Parts: sequence; structure tokens; C-alpha cells
Amino acid sequence: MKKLLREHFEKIIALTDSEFDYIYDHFVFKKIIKHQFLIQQGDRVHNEYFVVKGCLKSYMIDSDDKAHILQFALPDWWVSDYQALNNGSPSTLYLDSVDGAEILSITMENKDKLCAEMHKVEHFFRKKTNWGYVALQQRILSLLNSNAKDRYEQLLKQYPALFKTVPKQLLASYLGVTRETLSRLYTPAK
Amino acid sequence: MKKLLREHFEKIIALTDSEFDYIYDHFVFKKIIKHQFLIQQGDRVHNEYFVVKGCLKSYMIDSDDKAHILQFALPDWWVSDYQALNNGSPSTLYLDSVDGAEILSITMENKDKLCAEMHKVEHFFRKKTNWGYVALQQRILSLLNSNAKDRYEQLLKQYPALFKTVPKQLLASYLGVTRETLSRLYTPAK
DNA sequence: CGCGCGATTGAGTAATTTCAAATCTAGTGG
DNA sequence: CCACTAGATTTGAAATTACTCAATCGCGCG
Repeated sequence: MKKLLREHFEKIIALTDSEFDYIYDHFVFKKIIKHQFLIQQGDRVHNEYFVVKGCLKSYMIDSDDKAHILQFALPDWWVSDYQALNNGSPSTLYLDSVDGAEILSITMENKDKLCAEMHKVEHFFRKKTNWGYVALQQRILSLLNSNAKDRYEQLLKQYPALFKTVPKQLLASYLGVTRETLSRLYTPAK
Repeated sequence: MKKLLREHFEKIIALTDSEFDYIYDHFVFKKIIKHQFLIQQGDRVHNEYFVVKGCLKSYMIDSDDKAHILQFALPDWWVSDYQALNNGSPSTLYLDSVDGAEILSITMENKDKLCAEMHKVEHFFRKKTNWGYVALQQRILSLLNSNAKDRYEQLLKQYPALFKTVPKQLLASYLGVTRETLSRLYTPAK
């Protein structure tokens, strides 16, 4: 998993062995099993997670006990409750794995420390967040513009890996429709 | 407007007069009138915009000629087509003002240059984008979780300034409903 | 074999959209 | 000061879409 993280950084910045080792020492490796929470609503959040293997999901539970999935995180993706992380407020989200996962965890303090010590690490995270920002904008546009069927097709085209791992009812919750509606989409049969 | 920009930076990083002057020299001031485009679909995008006065809107036009508003930008906000800006692809968005505006414009090259030259400027933009990322996540959750009425109330509570400036049909387009539906929301009268 | 989970189907209900028309409002020129 | 206009908002009624709730189906695993 060290290799995966290094390649991830080196897509944006170049690192010597010792630089990367230094960075890597700020992470903690962790395996989690299905249904094990990394974050629960109400928690204080101190960590950000880099997915090495498996698939995580972050979601909220609304007042009707329905889940709404904010994000799936496949290998190579970062995930946390950034709202809670940034301003120290209690989390409004849950974060767990779809089916077991391996992750590298870094505390906010360590991330800020690395960014302060190494300009290029700060550059890396700026670029990274920038891309994440664009991805979220795309998702908002697809929620505003497309119907559920188109959103579903876009999603599968963009992340075919999700199709293999993730039950359709979770995809429905990500797309903003009920599982029944999603089920009816691809059997128009009229 | 120099003051506004400086205060904006100094919420996150401290700057000497000469440092700020240097930064400021990389911006270009511009007034735009109603219906004047900063970006049109198909354009190559080279600039990011900081709003000094007025209100901008970025939006897409779908295949049925309906507009979907991605973002309103009030004073103190940054806006562009970040997707087009980041990967040099033609813009899919339009960016113009709701009713005339004053802006400070910076090219991507100059922004990257400032970030490379001054670590703290890079830090500033990392933090800034981070908050933007959180705001977008909140918007996605409200699209998934809340009905149009609640979204409308949240929006007005969070940005009362929009209520004054922006026609309701644009707010409807931002919220993801038709103007008729929005109109009916606050006259339940049943 | 039977359990449990996910997926599907059906029927009735609720919410939103569409299209058309009416109303309101602010600004303009006479 | 008034009439006129363009843009924005509201209203009505029908059509569409998605939701809810309940029941059924399918399949892998112990």
C-alpha cells in the first residue's frame, strides 16, 4: 500500500525516497471489517482517510431514518467528514465500508504539519482538493440536469468498479432516488 | 476593492504591505454590465474571478434550453469554470452577472505563479478550496435530503443577500425546481 | 432445506412538471 | 401623472414522475 500512496502523490509532485518515507510515517495503516464505523454521527473527527483497498461510503441519516450517501470512496480516494474536521464540530455523517477495506489514516494535525513543512505537499493537496471540487460540481449539475436514469448511466460509466461491489440500493441512495425507482429504470417495459 | 481582497486573504494568512501589493499586481479589475458574459459555453477559460461587488451566476444550459445554476457568487467569493480551467477543455458553463458587477480577475498562470513563489498563498488557496468543497458537499446533501421548501429556507437563511438581488426564477433554477413550483411553496393555502 | 438479503413488481398516493393564461411591478417616454 | 411595456410572478388544470407500502421473487450460504 506504500506503493499506491507514493504513486498517488507522484502523479502531482516528485518525491525522493526519504521525502516519501517521511510523509509515510505520518500515516497509520488500518484494516476495517464490514459495518465497522470510522466515523459516527456526533463524533469528533480528527482523521482523513486514504483508501487502499475496498470501498467506503459516507452518508447521513435523515429524520425519517433514510440514508443519503454523500460519497463512495474507492482505492486512491480520500474521505472524511470535512465539515467536522475543519471546524471541530461534531460529525453529521457516518463513514463505514461497504464490504471491508484497508485504509491509511492521517490526522488533521499531521496533514497540516506536512503541508507547513513541505511546500510541495501543500501544493499536492491544493491540486487534489481542486479536482475534488470539480467532481462535486459535476455531481450537482447532474442532480439538477439529469433524470435518475441518466445519472445512473453516467455513474456506471465513470466508476464501473462500483457496479461490482456496491448493492443497487446504495447506488439509489447516492443518486437520490428510492431503490424501487432505480429498479424500474432499466425495465421500462411499457 | 483592494481593501476587500486584502481582508479576504488576511482571514487566513498574514501579509506585509509589500507582499500584498505584489499579489494585487497579478489581478485585473473589471466592471461588467448586466448580461455581459465572462465565460460562454465553448470558451477556453484562463481566468478565475473574485467578486468585489454585485452577484455573478454560473450555469449550464441543457438540451431542452433550460438553465441550471451551479453557483451564485456574491462579494468575497471566487468563481470560474474550474473544470475547463483545470484541464484546458472548452467550457460547458456560462458565467455572467445577475445585475452588473465589479470583479478582480486573475489568470491561472498568475495564480499558480503566486502559489509557487509564496508558500502561504498556496496555503491560503488550499484552505479556501477546502471550505468550498465542504459547501458543495452540504449542497449535495440538501439536494438528496431536503424537499424544495426546506432547501429554499436554508438558502435564504444562509445567504439573505440573494433574496434582495436575485429574481426568484433564478433561485428556483439553483434549487432544482421550476419557478412555478417555487412560487407555490410559500402559499400552501390548502 | 430454509434463512436473510437484495431486487423486483403492483397499486394507490403524493409531489412536480408542463403549458397556458392571468396578474403584478418597476421603469420609460409622452 | 398616466399609459405602456418587459420581465417576473402567480394561478389553474392536466399529465407525468416518483414515492410509499406491501408482497413476491431470486439466490447464495450455513
